[in-house]
Amino acid sequence: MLDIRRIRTEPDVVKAALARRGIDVSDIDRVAELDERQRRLGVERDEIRAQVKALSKQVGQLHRDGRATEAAEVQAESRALGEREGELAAEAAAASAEVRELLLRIPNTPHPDAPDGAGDADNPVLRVTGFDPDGYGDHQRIPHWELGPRYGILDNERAVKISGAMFTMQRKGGATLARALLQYALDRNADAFEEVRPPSLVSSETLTATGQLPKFADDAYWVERDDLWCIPTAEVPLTSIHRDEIVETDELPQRFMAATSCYRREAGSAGRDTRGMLRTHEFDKVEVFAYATPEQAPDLLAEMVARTEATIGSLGLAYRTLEICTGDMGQSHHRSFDVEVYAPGTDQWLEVSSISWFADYQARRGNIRYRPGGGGTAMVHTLNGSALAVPRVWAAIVETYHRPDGGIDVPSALLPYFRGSDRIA
RNA sequence: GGAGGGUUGCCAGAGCGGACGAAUGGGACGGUCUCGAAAACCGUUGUGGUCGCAAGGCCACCGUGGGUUCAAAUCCCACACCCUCCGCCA
Repeated sequence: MLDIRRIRTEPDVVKAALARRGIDVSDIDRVAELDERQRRLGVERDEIRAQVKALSKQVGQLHRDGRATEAAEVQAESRALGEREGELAAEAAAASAEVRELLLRIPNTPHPDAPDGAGDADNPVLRVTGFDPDGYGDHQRIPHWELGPRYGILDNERAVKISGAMFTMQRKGGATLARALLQYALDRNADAFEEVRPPSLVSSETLTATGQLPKFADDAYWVERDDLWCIPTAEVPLTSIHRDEIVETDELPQRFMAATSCYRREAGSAGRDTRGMLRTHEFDKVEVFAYATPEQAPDLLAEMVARTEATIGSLGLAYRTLEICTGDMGQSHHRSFDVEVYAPGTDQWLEVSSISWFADYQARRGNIRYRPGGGGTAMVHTLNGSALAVPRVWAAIVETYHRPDGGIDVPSALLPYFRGSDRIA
C-alpha cells in the first residue's frame, strides 16, 4: 500500500512513477478526492463529538447537584447533536473504507533505477554464467518429461489420477532429489538466516499483507469452510511474523528462511507448460526473507541475488540474471531480479528465483514498524526471494546430468544427501 | 464438538455507567544523593488520526464488530483468541 500522505502531498510524482508500469493512474486522483472528503468529514465529526462529550459531562454534574430538569434539557441537546455525529461518522467511515479498498489495489511505485519496459521481453539480462550453447551432448537434449518416466523418477500420470492436471509426483531418486534440493538450499543460507517452519494455511489478513488479496484472490487456493488460504509462497507467512508489531531497531535486519510447499491455482495459464515440472499447482521452495531499514535494504537485495546465483552455480547449472522492468514487475515490487536456470533438454531458460525489494509497501499493509533514529515510528522495508525453487531446478539437473551411457548423476554438491549413492537413476 | 473461566498500557493487575488514556506495583529511561555503585527519593514512560508556522488543541484506541445511553473499559448481542475439564485425534 502506498503512503496516503505521499498521494496527498505529491500526487504528480506518484502518478509519474506508476505510469512507468504502463497502468492507468486515474485511481490516484480518485483516492486523493476521497481522502480529502474523509478528512473533512472526520474533522467535522470530531468537533461535534467534542461538544457531545462536554455536554455529557455537564449532565453528570447536574445530576450530582440534583438539578434534574436542567439535566434533561442538556440531554436533549446532546441527543440531537449525537444524531448529526452519527451521520457524519457513517459518511466518514464509508469514505475511508473506500480509500483503503483503492489503496490495496494500487501497485507499488518502481525504484528509480528499475529499467523501463512494457513486458518480460524488455527485462535486461545482466549476466549469463556457465552457459556454453555448444557444450551439451545429444543425451542432454532430452526433456525431463521424457527422462523422468524412462527412469521411473517422475510419475505424473499417477499424480494426475490422484489430484488432477498440473500436479506432479517424484519417485525414488527423483523424490530424493526434490528433498535434497530443499535441504541443500537451507544449509547454504543457514549462516545468515533463521530457519522457520511456518503454517501453510493462513488467514485473509496474512494474505492481504503481502499483496495477494484482494486483487489476486483467483490465484490462490481457498479453504472455504474455515476461511483459510493455502500459501502460494513462504513469503506470505514470513512477512506476517511481525505483522502489527514494532520491531526492535537493533534487531534489524532480521532474516528468515523457510522450506515449504507452495500452492498456486495458475488461473489463466491452463494448457501452458503442462508437461513435466515446469508449472505445477503444488511445489516446494526455500524462501529467504528479511525485514530491514531503508538504508539496509539495497545491500541485502544484492546479497540475496548473489546467494541465489551461487547456489544455482554450485549445482553445476548454467544460469542468467535479469532485472525486471517496470512493465513486468509484480504489484508489490519496488525493485526485482530474476535468476533463470538453463534446461538443455527443453532448451529453455527457466525462472527459478525472483528476488524483490518491496520498500514499505507490504509493511504498510501489515502494519510492521520500527523506530528510526530520529524518533517516532516508520514502516520497515521487506525483501524476499527464492533461495531455490525445486521443480525447475530438478528439471535442469535431470537434463544436464543425464549420462551418454544412460542414468543420471547426482551433482557433487548434493552427494551428502543421497545416502551414499552417486546416481539419481 | 460440549461445559465453564478469561482477554485492560512494556509486564502484572485494579476498575464493572459520569471527573478513566485508565489506580497500584514492577520494568525501562532521566535526575538527586555517592569516589563509584546499590538502596532511597523525584520525574518521565503508548499508538494513531486531524487542525495548527509553532506552542498546543481536538478525536480515536481497555480482544474484534455491532447495539443501548446525554455519556460505555464498565450494560446487551455476535465473533475471534487464550485457559481448564470432557470428547476426538497424529
